Amino acid sequence: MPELPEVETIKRGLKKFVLNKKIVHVDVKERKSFNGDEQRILNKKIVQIRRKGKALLIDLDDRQTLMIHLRMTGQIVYRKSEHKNEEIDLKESFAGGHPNEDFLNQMPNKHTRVILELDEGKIFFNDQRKFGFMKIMATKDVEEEEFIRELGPEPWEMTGEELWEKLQKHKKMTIKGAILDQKIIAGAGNIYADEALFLAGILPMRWAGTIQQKEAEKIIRGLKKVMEKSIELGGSTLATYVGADGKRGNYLDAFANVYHREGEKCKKCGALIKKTRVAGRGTHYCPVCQGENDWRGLKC
DNA sequence: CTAGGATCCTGTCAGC
DNA sequence: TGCTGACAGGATCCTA
Repeated sequence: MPELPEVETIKRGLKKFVLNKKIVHVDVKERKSFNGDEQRILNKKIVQIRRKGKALLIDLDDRQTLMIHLRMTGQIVYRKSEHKNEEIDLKESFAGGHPNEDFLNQMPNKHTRVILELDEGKIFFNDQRKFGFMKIMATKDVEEEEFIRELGPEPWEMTGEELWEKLQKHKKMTIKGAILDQKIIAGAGNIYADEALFLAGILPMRWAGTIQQKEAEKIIRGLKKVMEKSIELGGSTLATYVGADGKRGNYLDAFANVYHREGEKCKKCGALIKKTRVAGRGTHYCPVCQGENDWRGLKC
């Protein structure tokens, strides 16, 4: 589930804890989750942590890089020491990615796929559905890696005109499907696609070919705005996991206008938020703000 | 080439 | 309570 802001938040969080730490032991509990020979990263030092789209890149000395993609349910948990069912100290631990109780639970657990033991603390790669992975490669080969090589620009690196031009090559795709396509534009997933389209006032099921240049510009602006806000708020991390009201995993409520709000009132116009299926994904929108009536009946 | 659906996997939740 | 099917913050593979 993690999208660009969550991966960015993990990057920042991990940097605080593990930069210049050495990997002293690797425990691969699920082969599927680790691509490569783990011996190659043994006794290597973490010298840099980067992000490209939703991919996290941990650079080691010896010119090797550990790439991590969290896909749907991946999460990263760092613990400086074993904790004992007491209040978790944010100075001693960090967690980000797929938000669930595992942020607080004992590590490792049944979702733990890989453990990187450092000379100080441990990194746990947890992934309920096993879609995510870690992968070792030479740092110089990162740009050649297939997912990275095909990755489109992030919203900050792209103008509305550039997006519009790309959409002309995928006119029969829904605009939501196009935003979700990492080759067209990098970083958005199901939540931020819905939220950006709401901010842009554009119906998710419209064909990409019907999007005007000005609308493409609005989509870029919407993506930047919602992602920046999420990063500012701390993404889905341990620090934001327990809300002020004590409820869990509700940091989304701080910025979500439509996502997971079906049947609730639009914050702008009061109409009821609708949910449907677009590009094979649950899709939320405001029928009024996003102009459902303007497009109803048209093939859009 | 494009675009859509099935698929990888585990868990949860609504509805019967 | 127990079962069943739908669905899930992703991306690739297969098909037409």
